[in-house]
Amino acid sequence: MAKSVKHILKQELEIKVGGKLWLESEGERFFGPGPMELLEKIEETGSISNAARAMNMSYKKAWELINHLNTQTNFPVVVPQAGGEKGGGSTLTAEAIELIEYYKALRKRFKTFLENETERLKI
Amino acid sequence: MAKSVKHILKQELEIKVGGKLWLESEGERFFGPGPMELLEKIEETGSISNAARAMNMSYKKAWELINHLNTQTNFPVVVPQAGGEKGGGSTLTAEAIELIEYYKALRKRFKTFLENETERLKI
DNA sequence: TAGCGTTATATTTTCAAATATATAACGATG
DNA sequence: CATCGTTATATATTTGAAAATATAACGCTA
Repeated sequence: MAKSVKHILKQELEIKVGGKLWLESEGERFFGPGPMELLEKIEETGSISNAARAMNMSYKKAWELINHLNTQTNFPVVVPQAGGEKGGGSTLTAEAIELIEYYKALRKRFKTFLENETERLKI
Repeated sequence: MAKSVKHILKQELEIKVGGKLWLESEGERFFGPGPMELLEKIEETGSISNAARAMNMSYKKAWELINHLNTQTNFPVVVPQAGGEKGGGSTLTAEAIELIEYYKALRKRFKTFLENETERLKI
């Protein structure tokens, strides 16, 4: 029989099992909620700087996340253009879109896991 | 068919799905890897201060973790004694032991989840 | 070719989280 | 009843991550 903690935790508190997921390589995280949101915002706004602004992240950090991410993939997932119409911008490759889709699916499975575990707290 | 990212990520890099789990109440985390290790160390060493030292954590932080944890449970999971033999110490209640057992089981299920997801990366 | 907002990069500054330090009360023990 | 190493708490200090700032190069456009 599985261990239960129902009688230990205060039932009136709405206690949940929470968590966080990421992709890591040699122990270093390179993709998670932050980069995920960043990719989406780049797609929406057309540039790394706009995306960073939109999510209250410094440009430097955003650039580093993207740069790191690009080193983990066979081809860059974000293609930068310095200069040009409107000063330039960045676009997502098809691979970035696939990565987003993958992460959404992964997140959904994780959500189910967390919900199951939260349910189990009440048993 | 599920989204695959095998062709996107560099295969030579040993990429894994990593993660972290915790218990939260009203959005605030009160139990995770840190408190878990702390409880185990308190059991081993007999006091909060020894436990903190053993895991290179400041006493203040250790005390706060334990204090916060005690507010989420029907009964304190750690019982402190200031003064007495050897200056005092802290002992775990049966509930703390059960919480440790629960977390170990949860962690095991999560490990399986992560391993499955890591396997899926190669498909 | 001047202007624009971007990418790319280095340097400085800020700030929150953590540690470090200090102090009082505790209670068994010799 | 002095000693000991705790718990409990407040305050000061450190420090490391993040943001802020600065600057150059880029390339389209007017």
